[in-house]
Amino acid sequence: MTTGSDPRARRPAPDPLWPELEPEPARRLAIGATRAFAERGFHATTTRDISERAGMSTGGLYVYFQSKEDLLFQISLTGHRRALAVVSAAAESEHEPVARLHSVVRSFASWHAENHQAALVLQYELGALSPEHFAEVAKVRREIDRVMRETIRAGVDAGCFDAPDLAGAALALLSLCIDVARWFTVAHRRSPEAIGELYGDLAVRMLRAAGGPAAGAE
Amino acid sequence: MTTGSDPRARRPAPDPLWPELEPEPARRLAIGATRAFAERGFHATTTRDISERAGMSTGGLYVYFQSKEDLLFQISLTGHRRALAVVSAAAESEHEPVARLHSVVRSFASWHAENHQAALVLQYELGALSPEHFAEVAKVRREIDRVMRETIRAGVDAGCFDAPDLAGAALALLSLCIDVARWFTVAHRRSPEAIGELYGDLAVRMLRAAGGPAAGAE
DNA sequence: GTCTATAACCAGATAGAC
DNA sequence: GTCTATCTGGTTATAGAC
Repeated sequence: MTTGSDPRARRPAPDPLWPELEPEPARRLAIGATRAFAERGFHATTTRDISERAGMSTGGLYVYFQSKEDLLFQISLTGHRRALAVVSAAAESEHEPVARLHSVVRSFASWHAENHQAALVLQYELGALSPEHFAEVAKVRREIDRVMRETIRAGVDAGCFDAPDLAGAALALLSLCIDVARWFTVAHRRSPEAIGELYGDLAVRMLRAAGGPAAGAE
Repeated sequence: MTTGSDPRARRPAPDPLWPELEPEPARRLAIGATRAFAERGFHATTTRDISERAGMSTGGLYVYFQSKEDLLFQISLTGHRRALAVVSAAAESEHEPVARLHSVVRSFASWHAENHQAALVLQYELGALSPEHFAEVAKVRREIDRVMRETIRAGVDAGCFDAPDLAGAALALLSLCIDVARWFTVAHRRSPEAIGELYGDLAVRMLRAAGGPAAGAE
């Protein structure tokens, strides 16, 4: 559970991200760097390690990226935009508030499981970004927050959710999904989809109004 | 929220841990190292930085600790034992299952807010421990898991909780509390106690049986 | 574009004076 | 016990051959 999983035991994700990143050596570097950062952390990862995973020497890295930090920034920005696209699509795919919340939480949680290596880098290496790069990434993060808050607000307005502290509920739900990246490993017995369903159910239970239209409907 | 807080902006915790650690210079080193590890991460922290915070030179550190990793281990083990003591006391303080769950979640969440710097080190630097030291710490973590699972099981047996996936619910609740350490800063507008109350309420809502004795009682 | 070699620097840890 | 000085090894990044 939160315990048994030794972070040092993480294995490479089966499905690497960034199919669109060009040219091809830059993509290999981004994939290798994501895995290395996820396994060892940004500061403990050497440029040699990244280059070797991409099948080139240290010097080659600097043809495609300005620095190790720049490589982290490209990974972080691309990943955050992907995460935003996933929750936005989930929010727009459903109109009924309970179904919409379920969809948003399910998507965000399963995305963090499916892409746990990239997510680990996005969520836990923010402090390694330069102030300018952090500011860029923070813009995308605020958009994600906004989607979650508006999803909850729609349910409250419709009377199916009861959330005395709306911002607190949004914070808790985002936090719950984000932390999946910390404890999930490919060895985990639940599939990313199953985690999404579990978390979507828990989110609806957490917010449903006691006497409202959705009570007990789950 | 999960966004606005720049990890680089963390300030020292007002109430440092380990009042019992002896001798006094070792305690100063542990306090300084905890703050440094929380602010910059283990690998990005230098022994010079730690020593300066404790008001001594680099060489002095090695009088009290075998290595930088040993210092991390002492911090991690002590902190994990404290966290276990907190949840155990919370579980034993209440007998009624709903109140017990509320108490356990409230205590664990507010502990992670109150001691957010130490908690950040405990939860996110496990990968920097040696395999032997990690194994030692993992024992304590398994005990914390056990307390949470038994707390939920008591409510399910009594009929006031509805948890189709008991292990999943325990995982989610522990995860929720642990992630407080990631987003909480001393600048956060909610107090650690308020976060504990919010999370305790959310946990009860998440698990209460639809038609059971505790439904709508919150 | 990719390699090898190296520059310039900084880390953790130790030795020995006081 | 604490300090200063230093050793050894590893770091990011660059220069120049091919």
